[in-house]
Amino acid sequence: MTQIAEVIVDVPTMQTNTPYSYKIPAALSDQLQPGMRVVVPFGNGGRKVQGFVWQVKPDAKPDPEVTLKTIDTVMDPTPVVNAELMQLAGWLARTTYAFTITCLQTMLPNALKAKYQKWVKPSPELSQPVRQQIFGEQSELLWDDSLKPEIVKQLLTLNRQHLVQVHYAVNNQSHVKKITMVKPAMSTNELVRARKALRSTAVKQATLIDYLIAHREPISQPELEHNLKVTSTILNTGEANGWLTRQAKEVYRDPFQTAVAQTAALHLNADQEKAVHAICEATDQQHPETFLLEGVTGSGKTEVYLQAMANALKQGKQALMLVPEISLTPQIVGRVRGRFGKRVAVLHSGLSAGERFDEWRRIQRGEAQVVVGARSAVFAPLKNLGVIIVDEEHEGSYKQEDNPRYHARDVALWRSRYHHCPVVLGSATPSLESRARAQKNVYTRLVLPHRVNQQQLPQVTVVDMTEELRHHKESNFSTPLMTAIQDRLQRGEQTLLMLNRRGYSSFVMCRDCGFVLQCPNCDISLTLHMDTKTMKCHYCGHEEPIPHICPNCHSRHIRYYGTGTQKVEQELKSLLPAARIIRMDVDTTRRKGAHERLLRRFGSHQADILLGTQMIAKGLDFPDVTLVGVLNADTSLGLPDFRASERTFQLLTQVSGRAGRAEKPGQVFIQTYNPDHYAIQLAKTQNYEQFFGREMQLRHRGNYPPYYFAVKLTASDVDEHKAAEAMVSIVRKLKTVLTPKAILLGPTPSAIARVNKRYYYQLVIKYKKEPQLDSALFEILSQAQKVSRGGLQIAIDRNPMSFM
DNA sequence: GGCTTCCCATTA
DNA sequence: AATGGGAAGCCG
Repeated sequence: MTQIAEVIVDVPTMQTNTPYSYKIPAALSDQLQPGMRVVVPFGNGGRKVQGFVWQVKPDAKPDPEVTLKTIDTVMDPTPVVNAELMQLAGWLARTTYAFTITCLQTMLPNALKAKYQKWVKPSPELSQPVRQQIFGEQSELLWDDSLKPEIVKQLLTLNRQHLVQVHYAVNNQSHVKKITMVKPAMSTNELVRARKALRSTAVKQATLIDYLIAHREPISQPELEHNLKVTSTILNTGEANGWLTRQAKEVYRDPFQTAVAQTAALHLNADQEKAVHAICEATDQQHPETFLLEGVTGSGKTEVYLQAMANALKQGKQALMLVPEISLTPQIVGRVRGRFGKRVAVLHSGLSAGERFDEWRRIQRGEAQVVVGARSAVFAPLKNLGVIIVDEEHEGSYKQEDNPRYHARDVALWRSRYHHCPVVLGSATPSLESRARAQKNVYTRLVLPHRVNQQQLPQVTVVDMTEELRHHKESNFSTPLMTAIQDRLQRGEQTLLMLNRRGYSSFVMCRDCGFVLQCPNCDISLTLHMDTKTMKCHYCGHEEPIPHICPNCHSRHIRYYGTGTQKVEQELKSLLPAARIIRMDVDTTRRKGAHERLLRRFGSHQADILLGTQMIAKGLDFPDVTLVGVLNADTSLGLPDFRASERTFQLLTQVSGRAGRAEKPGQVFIQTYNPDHYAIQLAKTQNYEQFFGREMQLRHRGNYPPYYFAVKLTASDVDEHKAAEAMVSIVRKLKTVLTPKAILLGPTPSAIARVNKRYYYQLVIKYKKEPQLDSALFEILSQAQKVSRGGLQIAIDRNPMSFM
């Protein structure tokens, strides 16, 4: 009886976005399971691709019309995607308009992605001179991009004449790290005898035998060599003489450099107690309830998470905790490890591919019960979840910006339904979407209104920069802020300065003609980078020297505008020469571990001022920081996006919470050109409730989320006309299926109309209920592939984070 | 006619 | 994504 496997192949196109049937070779018939990776032949040539077994049909009636190909090899002894994640991949593909294969690959560590190679071999009929010319002494040749075009041309011809053969290799990238373990292979008596037989000059051999006599347990080879100060030659001799045996042992690459001291559960206040109780109840009752945990900064949300997770573990279940990438600091990970020790696995972008793969395997094998990680950790292969935590649930980084455009919060909710376990969405400033659902009792609202230890909220001052400008010439620092910084320096306390960098950076402009240096590939100004002394494009990476003469009018009056962290640092240094400053931005934190190093330096009081971008706003807890300054509150406010106010309010509230966490009271200065804006005024008093009410009104009036759903469609092409044309025909098609209630914004050129020499046009559809929209969007996607593949790309983003 | 080049459907 | 087949284009 033939068995058939349905396979999702690693060819990310609309046309191949369906399972393909293959015969299962008899040798594999019993072991092949859904979720295993396989190598299958695909297409006319002998091309081999990786695929995922989607389904195994034990009793399929073979269709005489089609002759099925046979699976080549299996890459895994056990499935790498379990039943839950297979189902989740299907759901993801449907809801994000992504290919199933893309979804599967997103859920797995990169180490499991296939690497393809193409090889050519000479046939026996190939003439000797040609063979010599192409292959030299090699028996085969790797056919990749490094091959010269004329050789490629020659090989294509030879291939047609069957004078060379092409074959394909699908390589598994996943590499399991192994170390060599050494252990004695003889009894103590035998070793003693061997020791006596040695010549007196064989000092090293003697130390080795002495060690083996004294220690029966295995030891790693490098450790042994180091301890005994012997080289591997001596161990080779030892093995040859039968004193010892060596064995490879699988080890995990450990991403934790330091051990963490064990901590015990803290005492809870009444509000925390209530929250923990509610969550534990849901875990114990297997109730997939969603909690919105609203707690001001410093109200002890993390302790609530930890105790809810501890309860899940006590029930024999597992816990998953998501944290935004930017706040996934050693501080946070340390707190979780302090409570759960070796049961914790972490998944974030700071890990090497190998470390990530190993942490993933520990989770998959059930060796880790607690997972802490950023967005993609939501796919951690935990089999029996008891609770899922989404910390700082309002954070935009939970939404992936490319395919599959999923929101980790939505995936968390899906998994909660699958595992019948609660989800805790935690935030001081919840997203309007979540807060609105809590209002409608879709989510259960839990509130922590008090800071632990009766800490006072910091005193916040809004500084009107238009007023400041009138008094003295252009500076990044107002008089009140500068006075406050000097005061801290005198008292030996620390200051946090945040530069709001969203949509804002330093550029070069000619004072005579107003010329601004632009990227030749993208419609965006180039940013000045003092460290490399170049102008860089943040979108495509284009780089060129800083101009000294205006390319437009040849004036010499070309100079820097705007404010980058480097420029602020320079000004700060000239104003306060004695201050010790640490600057934290993309440039100073690019190297692995640099982020932690800078924070540790600041934490141990080796600096007075920490100057940085958004990344300093999250989750930092330094007791000596009593002053927080926001240099430019409004740059995020000015963006043409419906979430601009929400983002600004969240950011200001967040960063204000960094001041005065210990017994010393904190002070915050917010510098702005819009002192009366509600987002700034309400952040000043940390009044989330009022902000929510006000912003909801505006969203209601403007028909924005959460009152309306939204889908953003983007068409891009190297040819501007083609992109625009595609958009027009898409709109025409959509209008035939949409109800009159749907609202279309656009099509318009995107905020940055050109990136990497491609032109972007976008369309936003706002709607409440459109039964035909989904199928229409899928049709648009498949049509875009059929009609013109000449560069036209269509992207669909459901529930986009912004309309820009 | 014999060759290359480009387009395009097909992939189980 | 990558392949081979087929149509179209080019030369003597």
